[in-house]
Amino acid sequence: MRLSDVAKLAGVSVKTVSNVVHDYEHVSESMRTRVQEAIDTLGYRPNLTARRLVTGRTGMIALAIPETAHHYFSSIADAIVKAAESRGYRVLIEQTDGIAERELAVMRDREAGLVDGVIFQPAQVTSLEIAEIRADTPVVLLGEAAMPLSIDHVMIDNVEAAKVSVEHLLKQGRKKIAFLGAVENDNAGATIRRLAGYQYALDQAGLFLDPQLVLSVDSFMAEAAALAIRKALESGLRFDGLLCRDDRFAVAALQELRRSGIRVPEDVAIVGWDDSELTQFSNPTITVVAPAKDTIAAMAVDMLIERIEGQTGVGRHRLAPFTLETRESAP
Amino acid sequence: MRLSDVAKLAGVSVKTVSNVVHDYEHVSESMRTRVQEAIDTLGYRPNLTARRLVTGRTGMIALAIPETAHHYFSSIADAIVKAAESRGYRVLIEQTDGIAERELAVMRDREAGLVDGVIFQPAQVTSLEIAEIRADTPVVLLGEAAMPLSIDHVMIDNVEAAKVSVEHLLKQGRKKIAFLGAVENDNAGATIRRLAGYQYALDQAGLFLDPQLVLSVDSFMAEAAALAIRKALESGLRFDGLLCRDDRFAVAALQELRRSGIRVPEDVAIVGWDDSELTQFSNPTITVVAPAKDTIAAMAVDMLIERIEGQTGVGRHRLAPFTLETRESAP
DNA sequence: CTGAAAGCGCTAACAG
DNA sequence: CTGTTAGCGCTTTCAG
Repeated sequence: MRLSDVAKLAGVSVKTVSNVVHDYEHVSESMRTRVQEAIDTLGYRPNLTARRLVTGRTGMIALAIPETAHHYFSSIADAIVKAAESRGYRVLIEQTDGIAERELAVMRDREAGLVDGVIFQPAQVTSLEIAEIRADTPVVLLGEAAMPLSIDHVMIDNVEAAKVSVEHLLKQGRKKIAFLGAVENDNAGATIRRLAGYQYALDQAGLFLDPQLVLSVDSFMAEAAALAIRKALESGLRFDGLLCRDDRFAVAALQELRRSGIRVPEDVAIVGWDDSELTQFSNPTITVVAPAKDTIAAMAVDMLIERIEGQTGVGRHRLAPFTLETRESAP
Repeated sequence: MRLSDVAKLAGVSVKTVSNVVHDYEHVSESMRTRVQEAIDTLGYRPNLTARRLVTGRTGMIALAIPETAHHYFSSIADAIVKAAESRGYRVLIEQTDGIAERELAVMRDREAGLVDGVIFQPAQVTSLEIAEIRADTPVVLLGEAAMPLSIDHVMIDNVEAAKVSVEHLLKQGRKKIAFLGAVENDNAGATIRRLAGYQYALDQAGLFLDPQLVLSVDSFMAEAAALAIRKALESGLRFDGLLCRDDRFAVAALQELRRSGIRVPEDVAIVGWDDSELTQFSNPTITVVAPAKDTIAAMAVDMLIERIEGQTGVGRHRLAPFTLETRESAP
């Protein structure tokens, strides 16, 4: 059942039917109702594929995230889907699993005409590689990748957020503040920025950074963070404040500390990062850096659509706001 | 840069290029390399939209879930994306927000040729409505909707799972076991089945079901569950076991009980449902009914693909396994 | 084993 | 205000 079938039934040309379908204004009222009736009786729906082939636009954008089941990313996805929807776009969510090859594959979807543009939270791929492959694909980067000047980018001020977090801990009288989550193989650069803010706040308070207090974690899994905490405790390391690179690390740390009989927040105050659901339902609840997800989503979608619509020029670099959500773990 | 451009550069016809692109076997080796070179130098990528228009297949399936940011659904999405991928399909994730109209809209995507079929976890739409609209759209239902015989369906045995959960609590000597989550406006039917299993286990143990112990919740939000617990406690209701319809309800209940100075599991043992991340990082960790998500995903994708490939006949009704994951809240 | 040609269903000039 | 028509880029008979 095609446009021409409707046209035949209504006794008009395809162009007229098309006009009605597209709410083109210069169509007589009687014509419109007649065509609409034919559409309804036939139950006609325009074929999007055919429309795409001729217009060259799909009305879809791809969102590439490392992990769908991570609450921060699924919240971001939710926000982006809503933002895109309100602007007439749909979102194809792609999970990269943090694998470089799959991250690059997302760009090819654009080349294959599957989507008009890509919003991309890289974990592995360096921005240099993105810049190379990008060619003319509209792309907006999310997160803290070392940004090449050529690509649009949305992030929160990680240095500042880490600084604010550490200052919050210092204000409570914490003296030995550790950083959990110098993730190995993290190309995205978040760790470095957060560490920088951590160090900066310590410096300002006249404290020196003890490298032992910077705990490495060898993956983004909770188990890895728990292991790091356990090893630190076993080695005799003690601290009274803990800034975590990630909420998952925070809940894992909380659990591990508790197993060792260390009380939170009495003995150790914890600050997490992302404001995922986990931190609202943990016991105690966890103070977190909370990126303004809706703002991030809106900025990313807006910039992407501008690029899709032909905007050229150097990459724009936008900062979205964040807040420190104070909860029980560091009141 | 089209197929014909490659053909021109290689000095062959489009058909030959197409053969190479599709790894058609009857192509001479020399021809193949010659064409491949042309493809490489031009950086040619087949246009998926055009391919779709002619083949009529998109290679995509839609997954409609109520809420992307709910850990259970995002885990299911993850599993389905992986299952689909291994079978050569991609997944368009759609969030319905549990709104009936949007649930039905997903079906129209198929009609518009956006996807070849739909995997659908209904929250509002009754299966009757689905059966009506379905027409010839390949659909597989997830979850506990009252299933119309005409549509394929995957679920776990909710009655049995609830029964096993209650039996587990009874084995621990719990006598007054409450059920949290008789959700109002839940068309999906999960509540009814879980309640049935709850009642069945009580009956078998010679206990009678106290209607007061069945706590209503007026939405799927955690706050609603917390409110229900608070009201129950304020009214003087006491219980020593709690089966929750949903993990979110379980963590909310845990938090609320703790606020009232009630200890878990000493005073009240809790069992959650879904095995979402929340229950692994709560304090105490929560015993849950854990549906086998990978199996559910594999079954759903397999059945859907069979339908897409033309399988007809009455709806098939498959049960996926589940386990009771014993954690601290009900050891 | 390779080439020519006819569409897939829709859009958008361009006429009328 | 409405109709005709030429593609969008690819697949796929059907010949050769």
